[in-house]
Amino acid sequence: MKIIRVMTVDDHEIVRQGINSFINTQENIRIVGEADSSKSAISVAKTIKPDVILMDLQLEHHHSGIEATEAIKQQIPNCEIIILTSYYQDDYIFPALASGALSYLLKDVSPVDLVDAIVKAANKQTVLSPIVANRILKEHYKPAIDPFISLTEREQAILKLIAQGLNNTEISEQLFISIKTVRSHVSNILSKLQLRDRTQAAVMAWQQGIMS
Amino acid sequence: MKIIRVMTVDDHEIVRQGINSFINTQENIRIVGEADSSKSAISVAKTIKPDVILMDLQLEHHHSGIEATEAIKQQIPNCEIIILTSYYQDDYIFPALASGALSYLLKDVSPVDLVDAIVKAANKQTVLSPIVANRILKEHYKPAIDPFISLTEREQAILKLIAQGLNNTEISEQLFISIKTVRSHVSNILSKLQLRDRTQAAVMAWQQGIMS
DNA sequence: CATTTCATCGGTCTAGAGACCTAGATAAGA
DNA sequence: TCTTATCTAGGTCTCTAGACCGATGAAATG
Repeated sequence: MKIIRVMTVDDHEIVRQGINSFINTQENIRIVGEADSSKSAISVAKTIKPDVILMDLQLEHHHSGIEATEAIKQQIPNCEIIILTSYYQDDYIFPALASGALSYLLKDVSPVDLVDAIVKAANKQTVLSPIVANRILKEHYKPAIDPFISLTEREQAILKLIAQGLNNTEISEQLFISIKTVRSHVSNILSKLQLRDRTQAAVMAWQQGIMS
Repeated sequence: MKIIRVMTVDDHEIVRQGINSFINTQENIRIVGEADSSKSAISVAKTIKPDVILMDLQLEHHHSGIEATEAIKQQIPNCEIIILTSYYQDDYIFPALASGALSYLLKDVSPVDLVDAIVKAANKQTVLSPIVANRILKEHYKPAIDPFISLTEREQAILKLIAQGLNNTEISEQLFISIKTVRSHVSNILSKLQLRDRTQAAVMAWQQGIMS
């Protein structure tokens, strides 16, 4: 079994110590590097090229862990990064994952789960803390509610077609109704949602997650 | 500790047996119901109101597990549903989660992980098999590339404004250029991307994940 | 120096979009 | 039964969008 080379990034030494001391009891995982800042994380990573990095987001009093993640993933694509932090706000989760992190764990994970996540990371498999998974699902499956429900079924159907880029003629053909009827519905939709034109309607539909 | 009441839905009795036999060795989990079809799943669930349902997608030779999930979540919102299936194609994952399932596990999960998922489900926490989590992340963080790069910087900037719902006048004010210039850029964008109108451009931008 | 690309701006013309008003058919509900 | 909501459809009018034409200056590139 190949040994997984891990690096920890956290600005509190005590935290790194805690993680390291536990990880090192594992036979197949070894801590090969540490860093306490964004800058040092990037340079150390470039030197030792670890398989997996445990990265805190909060470094030096601002969340520069994201910048570090982005830089490292760009320069060492094979190195997988696990975010290990205490924050589970959307503001942290989504930028972190967008910056290239593979997994996102909260610091209340059990040591067993942490080891599990490291092993999975070495195999390019994502692990998310339950609360994080929840947030992501909610983000991608926002309930089709809010402004949307004020629309009738027909209007909702037409809005979806607008949000696919169809013009009035195509919508009328798709639904087997006259163009004039489509125009009436579109006008009502825009009026109800307080939007100016079909482009804004399409944008709203995508922003609200109504479209896939 | 409260006992978690679980129901299994699978059209193969042998599978249900396997799950049940293991689950029942757990002290805090009890199997309180079974079903082998979409219809029976809904009616049984309404009767016994389990805390958690383990739901296979493939029932009666088509994936009606999704319909069952949708119906059950609508009628018994407090009941959490874990998809437990062998399929990990996007066609299965996304409709299943959209239908209201809390978690999505592949049938290769270890018994330990399954129990863990059930306990977490009882606490409304999502658990995803690593491969499923990967798919979802990829889906939401599609690289913003392809057609976009063929556009000049200015055109990209204008496309983003279009995709925010701005009209030509607003774009011209935002960028301190004349409306005629905006029109030229818009025409070029539509021509390059082979689109008909600004609405289709906005749709493309959102579909490609260019917009946040 | 010549060429090309890009950003800027103008004019004209047509088709579509959207506002506003009216109105019939149907179905659900008080 | 009366009322209301919804879907359907038409008419008119105005304005925006977009196509197509040309043109200039700047900057990069050969």
